[in-house]
Amino acid sequence: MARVKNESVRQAILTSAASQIAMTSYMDTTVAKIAKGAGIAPSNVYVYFESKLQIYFTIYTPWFEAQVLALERAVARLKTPERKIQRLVGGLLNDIADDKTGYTSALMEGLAIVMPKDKYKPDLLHWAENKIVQIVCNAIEGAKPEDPRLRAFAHLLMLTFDGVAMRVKSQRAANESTANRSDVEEALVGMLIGGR
Amino acid sequence: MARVKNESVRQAILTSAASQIAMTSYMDTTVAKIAKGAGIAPSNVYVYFESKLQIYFTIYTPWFEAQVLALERAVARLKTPERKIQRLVGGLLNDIADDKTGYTSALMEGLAIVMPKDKYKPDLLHWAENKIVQIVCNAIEGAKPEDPRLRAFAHLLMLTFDGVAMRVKSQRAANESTANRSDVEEALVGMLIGGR
DNA sequence: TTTCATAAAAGAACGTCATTCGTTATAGCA
DNA sequence: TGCTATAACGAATGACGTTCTTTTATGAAA
Repeated sequence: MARVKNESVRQAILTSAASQIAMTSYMDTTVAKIAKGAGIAPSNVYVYFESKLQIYFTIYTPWFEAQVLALERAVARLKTPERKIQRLVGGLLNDIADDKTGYTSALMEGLAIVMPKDKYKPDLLHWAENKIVQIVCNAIEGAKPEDPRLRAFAHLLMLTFDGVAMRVKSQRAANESTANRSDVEEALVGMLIGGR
Repeated sequence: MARVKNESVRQAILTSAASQIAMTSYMDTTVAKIAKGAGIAPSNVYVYFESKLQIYFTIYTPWFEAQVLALERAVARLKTPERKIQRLVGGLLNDIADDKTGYTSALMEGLAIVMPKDKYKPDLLHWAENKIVQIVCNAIEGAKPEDPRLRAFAHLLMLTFDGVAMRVKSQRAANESTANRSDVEEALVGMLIGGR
C-alpha cells in the first residue's frame, strides 16, 4: 500500500539507546540523544516504539535472558553441587545485578518510575525465578521443583537481586565502595547446601 | 537583624509533602502541589529545603527510624527466640517495606533517581543493619554482634527489604497481587533458628 | 517612631524532557 | 504516472524542578 517501516531504523534506535544507557544511565539517556545517535528526528522514534521505557525493555529483556542462560551453562560445567550453587548465586548478584554495562542499574530506574499506562508485566521476574529453580534441580541430586523451600530460595534470591541492583545505583551515586557481598552469598548458598 | 524563617512554614511544607506522597507517590508529588498544600508559592519552598528529594528524606528518615524502634519493642515483648526473629523479619518486610503510607515505596523512586549532586548518604541503611544485629543479639542467647554470619543475615535482610519495596512498587503498577512472601520469611528465619 | 538592612515571599522565567501535532516527502501499488 | 498510506521531520506542547528578579515583611538600631 504505502511506505513501510525500515527494520534498520528500528535497529539503529536500539543500538543507539543501548550504548547511551551503558555510557550513562536511563535518566541521562534522552530520546533526543537516542535519535541523534540513530540519525533520525526525535519524533520519528515514536513511529517505532510507544515510549522511552519500551525501548529500554526491548533492550533489557533479551540481554537479561542471555545472561541467565550463559550462567546456566557455566553452572552446568562445574562438578560439585556446592560449586554450582555458589556460581549461581555469585553470577546473579555480581555479574548480572552489578553488571559492567549498567543495564540492570538502569532497570531499577525504569521500574521505579513505572506507571500503570506503561503496562509493565513482571513476566521476566517469573521466568527468572523458574529458571533458578530449574538450575538448582539440575545441580542438586533429588531436588524437586515443587519443594516450597526451593521456591522460597528462588524468590529470595531474586528479591536480593533487586536489592543489590538498587544498592549499586545509590552507592555509585554516593561514590561508595561495594560492601562485602560475599558473606551474603555464603548465607544464601548455605540455605541449600546444608553445611554450617 | 532581619526577617526570620518561620518554623510553621517549614512544618507546613513537610506535612503537605507527606500527605501528598502517602496519597499518590513521589513522582506524582510535585513541588507545586506541595507548595499549594502548604499555602505558599513554589519558589518559597527552596528557602527551606534545597531540593524536592531533601524534603522527602526529611520525612522518611524519622518515620523509618520510628518504625524500626517500634518493631524492636514489639520483638522484645515476645518470649521465644523463634517468635522474636519471625516478628523481626515479618515486621521489616510486611509492615515497613510494604507499608500502607507508601513511604518506602517512594524511597525506591527517590533512590532510583539519586544523582551525585543530591549528596545521598546511606547512613540510614547502616543504622538499620546495625539495629538488626542488635535486635537479634537480644533475641538469641549467645549471639555475638561480630559474628559474620549475623552481619550477613542483617545485610541480606536489608537487601531483601529493598527488593520487596521495589517489587511492591511495580506490582502495584501492574495491579498484581502480593506474591506469597511467607516462604521467604520462613527461609530467612531458618538462617538463624537452626530448625527446618 | 522612623529608618534601614536583611531575608522571606511571590511571581515570572528558564531549561530540560518526553511526547504530540501538523506538514512534507516517499515507498509501494493500481 | 498518479494515488495513498505513512515514515519522517520540525515545531509545538505541557510538565516540572529550579533559579532569577522583584516585592514585602521583619526586627534591630537610631
